[in-house]
Amino acid sequence: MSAEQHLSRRERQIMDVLHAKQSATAAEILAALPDPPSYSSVRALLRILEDKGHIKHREEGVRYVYLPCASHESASRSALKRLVATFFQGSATEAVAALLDAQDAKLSDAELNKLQQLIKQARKEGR
Amino acid sequence: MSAEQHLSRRERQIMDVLHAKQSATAAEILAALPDPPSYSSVRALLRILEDKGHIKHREEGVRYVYLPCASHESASRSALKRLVATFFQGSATEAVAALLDAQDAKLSDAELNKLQQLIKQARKEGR
DNA sequence: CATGATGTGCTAAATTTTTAGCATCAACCC
DNA sequence: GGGTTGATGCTAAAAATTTAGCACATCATG
Repeated sequence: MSAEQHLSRRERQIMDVLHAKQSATAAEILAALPDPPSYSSVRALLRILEDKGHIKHREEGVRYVYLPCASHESASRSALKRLVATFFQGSATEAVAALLDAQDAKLSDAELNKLQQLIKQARKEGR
Repeated sequence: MSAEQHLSRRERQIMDVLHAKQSATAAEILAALPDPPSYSSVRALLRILEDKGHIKHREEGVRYVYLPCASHESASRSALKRLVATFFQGSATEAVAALLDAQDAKLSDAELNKLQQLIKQARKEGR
């Protein structure tokens, strides 16, 4: 948790790419980085992140495919928690409200239905 | 937007504190930082952030009270957008779902009601 | 089988970030 | 008034991050 706070700028950028893509090769990561550095740099960073235990890799044919150590679920959960704490004083409700009226969100009817069902379910479970 | 990506580790930590507290003095920020450095360091960082245009200050009696330049609303909106893009492939619905079943969220009935109303409203506006 | 393309590993250097130290100013209190 | 307290401004040094270069391995291919 506090480990997240210790990531350097590039490290965080790379983690973001990996979270978004779930897994990626060094070349793919390079392509996705803002202000892309050299390929070598990316690989150095990947080694560091792996040393620190934030990511791991599997060999896929010749190359390495990198992926975060934390599950996508737990990573997104803790990112959400942090954001809600930072911007919404910990109120998930407020965060949902903000999501709903984000201009570019434009949820479809189907999605709104889905949300209503989710709320119904939350009600049941809450009891 | 891409400016957010360029913040260094400490800069980001300080911005997070300021977003959470809305405004704070150097001493308050120091107190809220993880692995707190010296007071001087915090002040140096604050000067840098101000130079870069991320924060501003007003004089309050003797001391400075710092606050983010961006409105709380726009900052939280763009943070949400980034998180949703990174972890939920851009689907706000998925993000809401994750928020709803976060263990520590435990929304009350009142809050769930509020959410249902928000959805109703979103429906109306969508038409 | 030589060679070019595409990987990785490692290391050292450049750059950026982070830090602390010191000078200065204003307010407050004795 | 003089001194203490608690701010800020600036600068230089320390530490961390970021970068690129080079050596080497593997695979495909002409």
